Amino acid sequence: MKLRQLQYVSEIVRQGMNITAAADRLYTSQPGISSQIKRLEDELGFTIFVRRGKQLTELSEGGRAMIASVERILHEVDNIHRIADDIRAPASGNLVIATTHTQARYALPGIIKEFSSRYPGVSLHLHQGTPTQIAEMTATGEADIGIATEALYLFDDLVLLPCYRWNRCVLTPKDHPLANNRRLSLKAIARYPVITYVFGIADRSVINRAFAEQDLDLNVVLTAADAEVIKTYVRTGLGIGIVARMAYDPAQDGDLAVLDAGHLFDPSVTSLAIRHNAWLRNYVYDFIQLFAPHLTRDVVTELQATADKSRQEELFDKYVAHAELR
Amino acid sequence: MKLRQLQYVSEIVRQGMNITAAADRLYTSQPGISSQIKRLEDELGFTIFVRRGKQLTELSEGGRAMIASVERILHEVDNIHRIADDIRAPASGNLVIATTHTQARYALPGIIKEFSSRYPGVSLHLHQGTPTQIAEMTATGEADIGIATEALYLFDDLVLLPCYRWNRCVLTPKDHPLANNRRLSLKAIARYPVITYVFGIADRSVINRAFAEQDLDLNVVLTAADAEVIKTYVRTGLGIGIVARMAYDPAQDGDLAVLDAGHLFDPSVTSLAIRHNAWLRNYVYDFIQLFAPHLTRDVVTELQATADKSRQEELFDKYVAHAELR
DNA sequence: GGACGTTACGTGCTACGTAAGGATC
DNA sequence: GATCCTTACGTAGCACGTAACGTCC
Repeated sequence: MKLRQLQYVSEIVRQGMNITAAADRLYTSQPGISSQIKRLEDELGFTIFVRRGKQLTELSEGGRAMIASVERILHEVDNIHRIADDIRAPASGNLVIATTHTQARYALPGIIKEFSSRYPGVSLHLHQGTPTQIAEMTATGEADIGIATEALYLFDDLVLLPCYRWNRCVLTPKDHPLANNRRLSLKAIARYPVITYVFGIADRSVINRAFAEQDLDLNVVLTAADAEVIKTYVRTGLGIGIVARMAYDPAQDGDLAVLDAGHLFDPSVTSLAIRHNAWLRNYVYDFIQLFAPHLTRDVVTELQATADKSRQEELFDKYVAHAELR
Repeated sequence: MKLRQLQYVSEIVRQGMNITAAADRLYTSQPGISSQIKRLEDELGFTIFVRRGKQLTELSEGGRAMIASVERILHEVDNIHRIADDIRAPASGNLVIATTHTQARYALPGIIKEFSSRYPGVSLHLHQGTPTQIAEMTATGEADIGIATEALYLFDDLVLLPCYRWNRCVLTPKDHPLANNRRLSLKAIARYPVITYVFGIADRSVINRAFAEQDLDLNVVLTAADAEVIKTYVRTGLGIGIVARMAYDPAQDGDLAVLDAGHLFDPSVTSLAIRHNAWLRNYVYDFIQLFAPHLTRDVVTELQATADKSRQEELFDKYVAHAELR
């Protein structure tokens, strides 16, 4: 058994049982892969792929049994390479961050600027997506870290770190009846059409829960995936916006009235996810601490080393208390 | 990077940084390993071992970082080989069971006889040890399964399966004042010197707890690791024995009086441990079900697939209810 | 001097690429 | 006929064994 062979198996599966595509992707020849698979099957004594004629159609029973092990092996090989890179060139490499528009637009710019000046040799890649996509990208190793307020708990092999707590504000046109309201109430909001986030983004359910608890009907006329879009429609007078407080930018949004809503809704927690068993390069620890100062290297290591999920949750709750409120 | 090279690294560490010993153990030449290590270090770009002169003294920082990944890779390679063996020859191979004297002597004989006749091609190996040693042997993969009533929870990557519940009996010489006691009480036991298990074996603490709860003093004159030794001293008249009920064998122990003590002590649960992420051969599932009929393949798979420790405990508790009382 | 690791070197295996052949849709 | 896998074959590289050579306790 060779690591190459396992890599071939993995890539063939990833390419939907297509050896040619796998060969292209791995910059090698198709017959090379073909013969290596055969060799591996001979060595193990069972066929990994089911063939219809010469075409591979699916994994055999044995193939299905072994594929999880294969993936774990390749993941660990990746870890070892990361360790090597880190020792060889601690200040250069890649950092792939999967995150939502909200984080990328409002929470990350300052951090990324600071990080880039500290690590000019590290190229940063921001992958945007829905929280579910973010969780998946992180779980598969496509991204080094994922940042979102939801859905990260969906994958068993992600470790969650609480970064900061945040709450919402209401945005209205300057001439709106609510614009000069001193202390906003849910009841007041309920009188007007509302524009806010779609479900699955930015912990939208917190908003609904608040209104439901007071038996108020929330009249949502439009939902969008990000605050910029929401603000645009608030400007057209379609309704008032409920967005994350950090999405209000005095410099650009001076034409809108902003009303704090921190007393109306439960704060949400934005978390950072890393893959369980992933070895993190030194600069990743630095990035994390820049983003959430209480997440020191020790804290991250502690959480990541905790196999017990319930203990992980305990620690998460403990460190939420240290998370800044924005 | 080659799997061979990783195997070399692992074996060198296991042999206390001795390349020669590793070469002997792996049936290869010492210079071969030496050069492969060098090659790997060149490829990764860092030294894995710290050398004093030519002697390897310890793992370098990078070596320490990578060794966990190396071990995980080798474990998964092992799993793949197991899968292959199972497909190639489903009814032959090895089954290593780490267990205590009590299990090996009283609980397992019937099971093993049945298993052996069902799988004549599988060679069974019983490794005896203390519960802690059993847990360790199972966690390192030295044993396929571990069976004990204690200590198995000590290792994070062991999954526990509840097998059966059991309780204790009191053994006395036939002419002992207690011999004809109809319904035994703790108070009655407390009047006589007692011989029972040492701590760390057979859930001894249950006995102490029962007496402590009634503010009774237990006069333990001798403790031993197994019931055979305890019975021997009971025969000499040194004291009365408290042993697992299953340790009383009417055929051999007819010279002793046996008094049930199930109403005096909490039942204990004997568990079976398997390694998390270990792929189990088919006959292992059969063995487990022979030993504990409620542990069907589905149940075992369910428990093993549960990464969440607290969920694992919930499931454990659920299946304890199905465990036979002996 | 004994234990241990490195260097040097020859050999046989094998991974991989190219080219051609065959199956399947 | 396009797509995809297998077979055939030559080559370059490398793992491994043997033997000889440092080096540290």
